[in-house]
Amino acid sequence: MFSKTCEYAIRAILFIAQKSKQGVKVSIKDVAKGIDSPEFFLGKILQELSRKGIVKSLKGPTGGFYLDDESMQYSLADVVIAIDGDKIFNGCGLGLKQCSEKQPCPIHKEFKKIRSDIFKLLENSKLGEFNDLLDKRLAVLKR
Amino acid sequence: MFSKTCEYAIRAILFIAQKSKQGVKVSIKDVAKGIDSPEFFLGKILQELSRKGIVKSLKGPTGGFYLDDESMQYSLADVVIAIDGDKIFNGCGLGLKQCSEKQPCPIHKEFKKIRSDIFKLLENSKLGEFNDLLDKRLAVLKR
DNA sequence: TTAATAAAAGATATTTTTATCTTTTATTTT
DNA sequence: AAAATAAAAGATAAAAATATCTTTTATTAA
Ligand code: FES
Ligand code: FES
Repeated sequence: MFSKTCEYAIRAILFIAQKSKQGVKVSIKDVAKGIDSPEFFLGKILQELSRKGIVKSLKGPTGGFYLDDESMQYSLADVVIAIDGDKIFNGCGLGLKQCSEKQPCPIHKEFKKIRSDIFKLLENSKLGEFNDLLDKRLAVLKR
Repeated sequence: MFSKTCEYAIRAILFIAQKSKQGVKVSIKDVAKGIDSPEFFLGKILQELSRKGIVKSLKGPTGGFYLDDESMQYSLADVVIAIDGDKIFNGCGLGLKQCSEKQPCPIHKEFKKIRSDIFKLLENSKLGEFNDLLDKRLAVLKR
């Protein structure tokens, strides 16, 4: 579904969101441990998300990654688009160069519905809204 | 969503299904042209589908690939599983080692629904059922 | 103002996916 | 039987994704 990069990105940002709510910034190393991802690779991913303004960062001691109230309002769809692009939301399920109503692939109609469901799910999931779930350990970011 | 390999596989098998219904076997080259895929790469894919019994093949002049009535009953889900495995149907959307009800990832509930919708769509699509659509050019396999 | 910390940036390496080319085997037609 | 055809099999190559390591820059604390 998503690239590995994107999976790490989502888990990382939810981890950072949770910590930010508690008012603490986290280092790459902390996040990597928190979501069980390769540290240096994650560094690159967070760098990219930072460039795109989805996550905030500060260098130096007491520095790290965090989300401000504004960033908290981004959705998972924003993260996915930042990393994997919008292919999953607009692309043809059978790999035709572009999805088209006029010349649809055989599964166009059904696939369109699914794409749209995925988009809705992600678009309606704001980064901040999983904090409680995670705090209560009703959901996890690693295992 | 699917790997490129899998996209080619699905388009190829629907192409072969259509031709088979008309009673003709098709060569790799014909299929490659029919779905606009790299010929040699497609060869490998059909080889694999043939090994797994989803498509039939015969060597030599008048040979080629075809689907018999039995193969026509396979579903798109069978093709996807043969090529990409069942990760898309069972795997965790955020890349946790395995999906779990007990220790779900934050989007588990919604993602499970989507996975299931995808499975239903593919499982309910038998290879033979697109022939008419393709004959009438209400759907295409290349563009 | 120096040392320590942590992200940013850049370079390199590994693995997987995608693609291509060559040789062999099976089958058919002449 | 020989020539032609087409898939199977095997080898190799190119590109993309994933992962790691090193150097630089910004910031803080001592
Ligand atoms: S054309 Fe394939 S999904 Fe729209
Ligand atoms: S645990 Fe992630 S989808 Fe089930």
